[in-house]
Amino acid sequence: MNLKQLAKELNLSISTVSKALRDSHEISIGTKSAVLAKAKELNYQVNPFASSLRKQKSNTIAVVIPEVVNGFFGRVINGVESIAQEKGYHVLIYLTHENMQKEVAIANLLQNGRVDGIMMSLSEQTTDTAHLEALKAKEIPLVFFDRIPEHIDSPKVTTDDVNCGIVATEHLIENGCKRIAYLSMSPNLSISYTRLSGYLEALKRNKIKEDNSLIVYCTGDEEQKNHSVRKLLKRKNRPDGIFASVEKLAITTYEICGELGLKIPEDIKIITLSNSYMAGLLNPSLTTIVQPAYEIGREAAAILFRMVEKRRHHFLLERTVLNSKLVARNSTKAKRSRK
Amino acid sequence: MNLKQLAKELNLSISTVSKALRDSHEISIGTKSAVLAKAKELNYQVNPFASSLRKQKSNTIAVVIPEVVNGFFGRVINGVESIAQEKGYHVLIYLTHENMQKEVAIANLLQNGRVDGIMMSLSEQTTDTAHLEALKAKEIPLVFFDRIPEHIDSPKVTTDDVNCGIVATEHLIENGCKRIAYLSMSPNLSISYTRLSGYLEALKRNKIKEDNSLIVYCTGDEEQKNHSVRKLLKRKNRPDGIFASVEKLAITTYEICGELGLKIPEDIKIITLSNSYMAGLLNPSLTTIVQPAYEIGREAAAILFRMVEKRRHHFLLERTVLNSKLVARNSTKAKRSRK
DNA sequence: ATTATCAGCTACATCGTTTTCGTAAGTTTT
DNA sequence: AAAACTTACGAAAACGATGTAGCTGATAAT
Repeated sequence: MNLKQLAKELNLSISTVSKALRDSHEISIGTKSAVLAKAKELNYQVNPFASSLRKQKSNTIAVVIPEVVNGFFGRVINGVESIAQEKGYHVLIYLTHENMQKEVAIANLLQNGRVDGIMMSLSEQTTDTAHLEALKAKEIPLVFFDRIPEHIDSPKVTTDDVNCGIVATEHLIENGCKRIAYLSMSPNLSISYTRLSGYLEALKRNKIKEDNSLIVYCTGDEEQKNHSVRKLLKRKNRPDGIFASVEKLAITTYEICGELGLKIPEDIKIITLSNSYMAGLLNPSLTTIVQPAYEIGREAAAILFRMVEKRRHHFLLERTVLNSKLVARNSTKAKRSRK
Repeated sequence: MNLKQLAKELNLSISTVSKALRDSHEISIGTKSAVLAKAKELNYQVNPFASSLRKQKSNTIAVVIPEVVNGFFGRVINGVESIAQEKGYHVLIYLTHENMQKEVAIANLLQNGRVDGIMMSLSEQTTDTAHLEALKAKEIPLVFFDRIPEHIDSPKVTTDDVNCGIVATEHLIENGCKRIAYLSMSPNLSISYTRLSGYLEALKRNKIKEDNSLIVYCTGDEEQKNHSVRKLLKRKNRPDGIFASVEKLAITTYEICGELGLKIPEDIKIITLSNSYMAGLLNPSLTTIVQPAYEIGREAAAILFRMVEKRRHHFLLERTVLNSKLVARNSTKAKRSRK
């Protein structure tokens, strides 16, 4: 069922039917309602490719993320999808699996106009950003969130990551930690170094000397992560507090502590960024800093749609920072100060 | 950059360039390599809408699921995406949020040829399936997974749900449970009633009388779930074992047990279907039946692509059942039998 | 030498919409 | 009553790629 057939049924021209369907002022009320009725009767739906081809508009956005089995990104997708559905947009998902090659391949794929805009959170491996510059050069609206490239002029939506680092570290300090380790993913990831700077700031404020051996980057596969954390926890001068910048590293730490017979929080306290609804049920319950994931998704999508619809790019410097929330639980509980 | 411009640059006709790019035998090797070189130089990419319009093929599939903040569906998406990426397909995501109205709206959206095929897992509320029949009537390849409509002739990929029910229930029985409750979502969901039938079968095999008051459907919002579970656990004749058909209900049970001061596994044992990598770290660690989520995604996608590419629908009766795996942990540990 | 065959290329119709530009009536202005 | 507008519609040209059918010159077959 297409316009041609619809037009024939109605004894009208294709253009008249097309205009009637999009409520043009050129068409009389009577004709419009006749067309609408017939279109409904015959279940006419516009062909999205013909329409997109003609209008040079896809009504689709892409969400490019490292992975999806993850409370944070899942919630972000929820946020994005909620706005997309409101606005009648479609959402394409691309996963980089933390692999820069894939990210580049995806970025190249998206240069051909398939989408009106892109939301992206960088892979762990991403160092070079030529593929992102290329997208910008093609004038494709682009919004980064969470893991952002600092030096690209595009809107960015993040959590208050520096503050996360400060709050997490001070929470550990308040609960008696003296030797606090910082665990994170690749150091070139924005979330890694911003949270690190918060961590360092908190140490400075509390007159604790920073110790580079307590800053551990766990890149690579699962086994390497385990190895790095195990090595840290087996040191004779082992830390008494761990600030894990991502949930997975906190879980690894829990597992290694179990393996080594270390008691949380007695021997070592742990705090992490996490969006899991199970954090409170862990053994012991896990103190977390919760990111406003859904809101990040909504906000980033909202900005993207503004760019798409206004066809203006003076959002370049827009930088949205949403606040996280500390949820204190047993994994950081001080020994004595039981109130 | 389009074919026309490319052709002009090369002093060739549009059709020649088009054919050269798709490696047609009609074009000489020399011309082909010249075209390829120029196309690369000018970074030519085919316009997906023009191509889709002409070929009546979108190279896109849709994944329609209830939610995405969920280990199971996240992993499914991983599986789907892995095959889609291999085959050069794009993946559109649609969330129903367990809402039938949304599911219907999405199904209607997808009738216009935007996608070459659809993978779907039903919403909790879905009772009527006219919207699904409509998709079938339009001859759009359709594969259901996990939460399937029993009476629609489309390929279906699921876990061995009946067996899950049997294994879960017998595991509880083996660990000493006498009064086992079954917690699930809406009764019209396939995963609810198949797992139920496994539960009932296990009871029968073990000569335990079934008790309808121990079968609890937790539909609706979070508060209602809490209420239903709380009511169950406050009964004087409270169950000593819980088989939760989905992870969320096990979490709710943990929370309510905490609230009521019930000890797991001493007072009550719990087993659930779950794909969380945190199950082992809960307090107590949670016995789970793990679904092969990634494989379900891959398998369902593989079937879908076969349908799309062969343009044949004699897969109608295809029914793939993948096996789950029991991971016994402390939440179901018997009192004495410590081996 | 004449026809058949073939490689290699081009012209053109097509996919289904959108939109610009006409145009024929009817309506208002002077 | 002629000129100037409106109103309501239609013809046709895009949008960009694909594929059929046709054309040309050259080689092979008779």
